[in-house]
Amino acid sequence: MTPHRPLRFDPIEEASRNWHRAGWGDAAAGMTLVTSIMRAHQILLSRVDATLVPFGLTFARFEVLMLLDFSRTGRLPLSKIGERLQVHPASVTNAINRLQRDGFVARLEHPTDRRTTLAAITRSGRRVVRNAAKALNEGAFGDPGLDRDQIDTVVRVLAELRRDAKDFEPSPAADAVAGARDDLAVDDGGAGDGARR
Amino acid sequence: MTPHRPLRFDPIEEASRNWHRAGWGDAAAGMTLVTSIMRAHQILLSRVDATLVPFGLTFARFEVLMLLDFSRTGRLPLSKIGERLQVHPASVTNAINRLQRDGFVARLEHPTDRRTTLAAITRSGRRVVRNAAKALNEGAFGDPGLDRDQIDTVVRVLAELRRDAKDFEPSPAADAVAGARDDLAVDDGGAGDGARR
DNA sequence: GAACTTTACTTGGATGTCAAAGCATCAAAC
DNA sequence: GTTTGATGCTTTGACATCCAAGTAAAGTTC
Repeated sequence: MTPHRPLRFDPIEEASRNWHRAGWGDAAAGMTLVTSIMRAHQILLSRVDATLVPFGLTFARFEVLMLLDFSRTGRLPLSKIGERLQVHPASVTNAINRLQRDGFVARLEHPTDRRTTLAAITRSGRRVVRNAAKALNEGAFGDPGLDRDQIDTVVRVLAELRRDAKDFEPSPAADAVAGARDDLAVDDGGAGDGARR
Repeated sequence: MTPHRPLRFDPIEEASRNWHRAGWGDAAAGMTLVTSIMRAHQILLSRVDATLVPFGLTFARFEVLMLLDFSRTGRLPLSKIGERLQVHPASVTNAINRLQRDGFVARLEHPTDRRTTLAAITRSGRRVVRNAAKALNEGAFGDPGLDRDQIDTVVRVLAELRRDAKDFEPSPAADAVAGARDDLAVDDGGAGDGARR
């Protein structure tokens, strides 16, 4: 993130005062929430990306590799990656292109569905993502600048925001089925470099 | 945002379980915080940008216009805009270029410092940003999908995150001086269209 | 006053986001 | 079996982010 000297006042608090002065008090809380999330995102993304530079990764690509590393077979259809990471298909294509360029992922054809492209993590992809994860765990993830209670509080409230946005079904029963079914989409291994058989 | 059907489970909770299984429990809370903020950012930005489409604005440009609209003289140096919005100088240049292209902002020379470019909001800039603000107040800001207590809680914790990132000085005394001094950088008006004199 | 340092901004490039459109393929309906 | 609808992915383009480098101008130091 751009090195910067602290401002003498909280710019978001100042914006909130301006919102009230403009007569928009009812929406001031929502405006403050939105701009706070925007700034928090920027701070955290900057820290994460800085940590990943030595591994030749960005957070977007790191997430894709983590998902593949955690999957049962080390490979997933691109559509499944987009669904799980909740990004646009074009973003998945972009990330996979770059990971393929760097040798961390290989594209495979689906054995029975010719619409589908499979992304398969390679040996060097596994190596780099595990090393990157360790670096993140020691840095941005291990010490995000808030204590455990604060983290749990924000995570709980944001889970409600995500539920409200229809990210996932609220049923705890649905949770119990989690992860046990999703990468069944990749159930018969094709020959591919780095694919675990 | 890309229309999407809810997943049957919370992908971030699933990621947290994976993190624990990998033996990285100590960092799981931080990882969950980071990915929750990332997703919340995406949800909120998508709502805000969708609201702004009819005004020909994005959130980045909207923020610049709001800052100018709230400033005392309707004009600010680009460096001040970057400082207050906490974005990179190149991002400010980009936003001002687009706002100038659309006639919402004019670039003015600084009367005494030739390094400095002033951005001055135009009449149509004021009109569009106020209409856009109303639309946001009725939509994304007025009903962000959380109740007031939840919003206040998240905002308070994220303020601490921003303070920890040196966004602003923690002193309440500094706050008292807020806003009364910053756009003093633009203290002698130059003739410019839309400039309030 | 000259030399050096800092500041302001722009440009070019890399990155990642999503919308829109298109093509190929598979699924469903008849 | 044919037609229609849905799905998967890619490509293109618009947008915004920041890094790095460069130029011009102001400030500081000697």
